[in-house]
Amino acid sequence: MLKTERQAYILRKIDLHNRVLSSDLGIEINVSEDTIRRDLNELAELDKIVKVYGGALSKSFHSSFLRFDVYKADGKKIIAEKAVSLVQHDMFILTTGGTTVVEMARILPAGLQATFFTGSIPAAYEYAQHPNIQVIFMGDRISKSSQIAVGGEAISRINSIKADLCFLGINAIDGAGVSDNDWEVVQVKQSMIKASKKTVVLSITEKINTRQRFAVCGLDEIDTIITDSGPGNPLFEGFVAAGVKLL
Amino acid sequence: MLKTERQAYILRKIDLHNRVLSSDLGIEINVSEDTIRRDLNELAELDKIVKVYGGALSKSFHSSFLRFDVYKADGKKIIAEKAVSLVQHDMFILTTGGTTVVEMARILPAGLQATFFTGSIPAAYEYAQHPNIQVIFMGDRISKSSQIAVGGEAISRINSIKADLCFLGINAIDGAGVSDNDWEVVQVKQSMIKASKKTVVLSITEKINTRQRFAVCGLDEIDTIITDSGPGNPLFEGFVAAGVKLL
DNA sequence: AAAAAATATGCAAATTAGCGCATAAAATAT
DNA sequence: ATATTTTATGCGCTAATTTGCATATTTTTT
Repeated sequence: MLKTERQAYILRKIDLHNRVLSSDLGIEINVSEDTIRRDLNELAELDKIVKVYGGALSKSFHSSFLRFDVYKADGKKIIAEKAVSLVQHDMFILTTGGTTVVEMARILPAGLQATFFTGSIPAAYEYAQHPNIQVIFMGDRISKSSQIAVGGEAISRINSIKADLCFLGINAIDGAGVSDNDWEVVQVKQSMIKASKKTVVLSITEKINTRQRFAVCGLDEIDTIITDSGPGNPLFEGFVAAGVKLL
Repeated sequence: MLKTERQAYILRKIDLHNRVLSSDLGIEINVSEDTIRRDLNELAELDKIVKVYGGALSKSFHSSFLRFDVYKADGKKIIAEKAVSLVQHDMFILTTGGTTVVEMARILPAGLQATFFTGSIPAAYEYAQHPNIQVIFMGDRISKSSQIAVGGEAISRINSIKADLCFLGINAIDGAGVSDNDWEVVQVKQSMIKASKKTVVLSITEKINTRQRFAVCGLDEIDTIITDSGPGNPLFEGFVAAGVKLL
């Protein structure tokens, strides 16, 4: 087996499994682990994989691991500030949960008078800290993974209101729209979108052009996307073309 | 499992649950707790999580109301433990908010399987931390003073269920019964009492034989009072005479 | 104050990595 | 075709990393 072949084999395996062990590969291809290690180092040098102790990982896997919370928090603050600028007096606002939304809830101006509807426990808590904000919690069963109320009751509560704005914290968005990996949460988000005149997506740049298992809504249902990078970023071309505003 | 993978797993779990215990992770991933502790320390060093005694917390939630660090309220802990002893498997339990109830929520046994109904944001959050507990939040407008849902919707939701037990955190109790100073909260509590087969009052000793503006219920509607002093305390004579159990 | 739980530390065993070198294989030059 | 240079591979060795365990220490709970 030629060196190039071998490396191609390794790459394919990493693509498939997201990871390889040097020891496995040695036996599998029937070369010494030294050779494997040299291969992995070369591939890592070319930025195709990430070498770790004992083997290697796919780049996507590792980048999700490497996200800098500090940086991320900064990004979320930027987003939160932009989002706050859309909030006006006496609005009715629906929001999901998620750290970005919570961040926004924290920095709402003290004087602001508005009504916030949410099913998220952390978000509700933050809203309740503001003296002039009325908080309506749309309850039901609490999903442990996302700390928000899910289920039929929650959804019918959402359906019974009409909000001016919906702030949607998301997991993934691309040209096809918003997607998520939790079916119960998807249903709640869909109801929220339908119950609001305008939908504003809050997303850190990392999530742009990623996709997850379940579709939440198409780009046509989104009015604005707020990210931590400027609207000029070429990453957003597809969204602008679809008529979505950027902030 | 590679070290990097393990740490990624830990990060994901913290993202999802906001906190992890070293002991859980050790069993889950099947490595020693030493290794987990070393991982947590490394991740904390990189500023990705917050290390605390016993495990770690998500950075984003650490700063808000959710912390399980030292919370010195000896009396309330005693009450909480007595209360927990009344909880049995597969019960339906209604609870108010209040620090005593939250304290109880924190120390519920890990294996306990039960359903908790509440309208309190801090209590709901604590319940949601337990893997086998189902949490139903009975939502409506959030009262800022008490962090619980109040109003017609909340009350009609409460009326629609039938619980085995109601844990009632209170403000004042004397020979005439339980009283409170917030009319909206009173209404919620009254509904909760009616919706439960048994009502258990949680109260620190200081509140015994005090009264506030609005009556919540008479002693005849209370089955048990749990305090931080022993049942022999002469303070409780009137309650015993009225047929209330003491713990 | 005592008991229990969690942590830190030092140490040993196992695994993985890196280096130099000999040899084999391939490419290039003569 | 042969010699020479370059590249690739495996082996022996040492170094570094990781992990679990025992023990002492600290923190928390009772």
